[in-house]
Amino acid sequence: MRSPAELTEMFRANGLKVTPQRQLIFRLMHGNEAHPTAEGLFQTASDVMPGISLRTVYQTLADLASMGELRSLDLGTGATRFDPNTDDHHHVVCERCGVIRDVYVSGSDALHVEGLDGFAVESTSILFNGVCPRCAVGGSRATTNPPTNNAQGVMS
Amino acid sequence: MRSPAELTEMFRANGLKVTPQRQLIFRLMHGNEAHPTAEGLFQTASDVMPGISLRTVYQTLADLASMGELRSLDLGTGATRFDPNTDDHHHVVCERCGVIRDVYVSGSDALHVEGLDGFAVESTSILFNGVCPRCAVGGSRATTNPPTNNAQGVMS
DNA sequence: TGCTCGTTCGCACGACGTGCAGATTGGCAG
DNA sequence: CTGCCAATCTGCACGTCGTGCGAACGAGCA
Ligand SMILES: [Mn+2]
Ligand SMILES: [Mn+2]
Ligand SMILES: [Zn+2]
Ligand SMILES: [Zn+2]
Repeated sequence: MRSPAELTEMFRANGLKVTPQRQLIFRLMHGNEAHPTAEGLFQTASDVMPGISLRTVYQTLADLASMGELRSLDLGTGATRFDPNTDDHHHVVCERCGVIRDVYVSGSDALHVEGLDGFAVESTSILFNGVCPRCAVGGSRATTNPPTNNAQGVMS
Repeated sequence: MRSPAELTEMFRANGLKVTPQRQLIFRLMHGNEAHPTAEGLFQTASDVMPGISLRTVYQTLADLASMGELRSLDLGTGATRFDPNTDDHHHVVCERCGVIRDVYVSGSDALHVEGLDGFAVESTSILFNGVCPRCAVGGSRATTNPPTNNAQGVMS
């Protein structure tokens, strides 16, 4: 995703308005590696701009996604995740705390695939599931780590 | 997933009741390669057993899944899919009509992965997205194939 | 300073599942 | 064969996630 400044230019150049709500979301998503949900981003945005609508957050994220500025991901964690990282990459999800990390896979085209018959494959997504380092400490057994569920962190 | 007869034995052996509803679902899912949704299966089941509850279909599918008799899949198509094929395999989804096919991938462990840092990976799922042979005919452009949406076929 | 149409907001609604509790019934003891 | 009782089924309410809609608002320009 481009910088807030670049997005501002681009929006105005395309006859789109640059509202405070949009600017805020530009800032909150830029460089954000937390893969937040719309709801999570809304919480964070509300701290800075009380009164902002969840509907607007959904709307703006959808706009940015359709512009190719960010990718919306379904990682099977319930809600859609938004990712400003548009490079070709995949993800690993911690099944304990839900934290998501970027994973770069190379040579994926060299694997033996059977059953794609006549399908014209347009995209391939690889999803890793496991336990993150922080959740693995102490060899926790029954007492799973506090599912902090705040996997929407938003930089500074 | 085991055969209806085997499941019947197994259920009774475990003190679980073998009801007509369960038997029907055993039959409808056995060998079913359509990866149906609960709703889809419910439609089919209703033809044979009018009055069966959607709640019961959900319940029974969840039971079978927790027994390891079938896998529940989130393929990003909206509703959860149920798969009696418990072999290690992956899927390809047609983005036009929604049809799902099994895909067997080998050598997936030989690919270069970066970013898994301390994660203890427990499972990996690969999802292919593309256009199926049937939807590709005629080089259809704007007029996408009728999204028949009936991707819950149920054998005979 | 005003106008105007793109945006924002709030709320209703739709899809997908799950929790609950009363009505049923499978499977076994008698 | 009959009765019992826990397991099951069913209908409905509720919860989450996201979208449609229309009235109110305001960014950007003359
Ligand atoms: Mn990412
Ligand atoms: Mn399958
Ligand atoms: Zn974790
Ligand atoms: Zn197709």
